[in-house]
Amino acid sequence: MLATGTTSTTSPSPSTRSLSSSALGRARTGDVFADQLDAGTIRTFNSKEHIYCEGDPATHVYRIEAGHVCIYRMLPDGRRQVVDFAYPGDFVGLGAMGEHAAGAQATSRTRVRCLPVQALHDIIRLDARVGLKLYEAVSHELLAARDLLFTVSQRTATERLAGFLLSLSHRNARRGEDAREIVLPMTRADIADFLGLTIETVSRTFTKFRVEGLIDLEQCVLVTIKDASALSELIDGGREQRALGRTGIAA
Amino acid sequence: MLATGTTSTTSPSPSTRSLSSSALGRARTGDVFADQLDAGTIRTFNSKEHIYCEGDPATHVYRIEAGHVCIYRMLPDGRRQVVDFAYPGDFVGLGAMGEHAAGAQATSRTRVRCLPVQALHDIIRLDARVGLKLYEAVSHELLAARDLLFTVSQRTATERLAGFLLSLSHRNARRGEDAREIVLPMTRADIADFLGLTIETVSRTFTKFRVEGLIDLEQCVLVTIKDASALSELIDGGREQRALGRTGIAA
DNA sequence: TGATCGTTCTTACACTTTGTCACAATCAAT
DNA sequence: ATTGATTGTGACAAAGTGTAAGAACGATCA
Repeated sequence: MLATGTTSTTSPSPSTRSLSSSALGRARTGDVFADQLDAGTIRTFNSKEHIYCEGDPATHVYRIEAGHVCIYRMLPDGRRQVVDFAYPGDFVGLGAMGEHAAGAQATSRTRVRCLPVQALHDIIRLDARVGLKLYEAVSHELLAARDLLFTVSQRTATERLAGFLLSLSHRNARRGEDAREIVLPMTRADIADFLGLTIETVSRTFTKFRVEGLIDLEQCVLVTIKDASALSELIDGGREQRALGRTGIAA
Repeated sequence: MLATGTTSTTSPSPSTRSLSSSALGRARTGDVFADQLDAGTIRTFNSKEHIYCEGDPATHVYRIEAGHVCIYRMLPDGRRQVVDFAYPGDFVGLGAMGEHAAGAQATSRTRVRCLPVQALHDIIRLDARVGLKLYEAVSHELLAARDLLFTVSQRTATERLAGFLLSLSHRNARRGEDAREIVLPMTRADIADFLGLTIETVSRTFTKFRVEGLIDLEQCVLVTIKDASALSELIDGGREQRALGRTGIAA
């Protein structure tokens, strides 16, 4: 196998892993960059300000020190696809070759550390392992992107939102925070464009979960998970074993 | 910027680029592996046979010598997401860390060359540039995965199929073949699971294109593009400038 | 060569999910 | 308090789905 250190991230399950981590240029790279990071300059962005836009030359890689960032792409007619939400500690801007294929916008007041890509280049020249790490980091993002693809393409609105909430819950747990109390640092529109739904459907589904006693909702922004197992059963357990044709493999 | 050689692949346009290339572990890596490739063994698969399955240990990287391969993931209930179609010259199996997160199935009789991952490892140790190349290759796949995500998540059935056909047309052109005559080496089910549709919708949309004079269809497998510009206008030109709210950025 | 079987593809119809539109409610900031 | 943005909810429309039936195609075998 290719991995050296960052191997299989003991993801909860194929289904809940779906929405956990990802991002166009965003990854946990371990401590490879740790030494270099102090060299970078710090910049601060207000909510809705852009760290970079789609099409901008990819001059830097950024590590989020505080706040939250939304990575997205747009069509000229207004359709938008949020590709990832990045949290403190995450890198954004990785994987961009030449120019950014997606924009990065702060969803709350955000502080980032900027590392020139040229510096990355130099490090790789000196240490081949960094190139491998980089490869692994982007591979990880690729995995996450395909998870999201699967979710958006194959799952229902209910399944998508349940998976989204659980992935945020797992993220909390991973960071040593409360897995039941989820603060949503993004708007309904961001969630909708991430999951490939409309804000109305997101809103309705939130309400449905609340009515069914699966979650509590306070001020749109604070979600309390009351029945995690019911939520996770919603993800893939809802539908039973479909006709097994198509590929010819067992099931 | 990070890229060294494989920089921006002069993709036709953001919209048509959407479905062009991608794949979980599939990439054009230039000639980096060229020298090593002769070392690998050759294996042949019949249509529907698996090169590897989801969950298999990722022991090798494969280069397709002849035939076609479909990269996909499945849910236990039968839902399937085709992540990419790989053609001769493409690599499959890249980016898998530890075990394959997707399966690879031949859609026609296929000959592949197998390269042990360990060998890759060794090469990287010797030459840091290979690590960088690998990074770029996977970055490229990440880009493609996000293109597909966008397509599946935001576009209509008509747009998806039009984009799919055009991307195959461009692939032909890139390979010096006829851009108008497209042979589909995959089934309707494969296309459906790739685009996030049902086979019925794929079929209906093909018919619609035929009735509207955009394509000719012969034996389900041979598509002749009669009006490429009309097809490309279908992709993003269909809907006009939506309300520009949401992100607060200009357009 | 022709008949049969199985697979894949096409088409039609009823149905369901989600999107669209309109408006009320809430919240934050001026 | 007023404005503007965000969120929630309902009625309606539309796109796409699922089912089912039939047609086309290819493979096998006589």
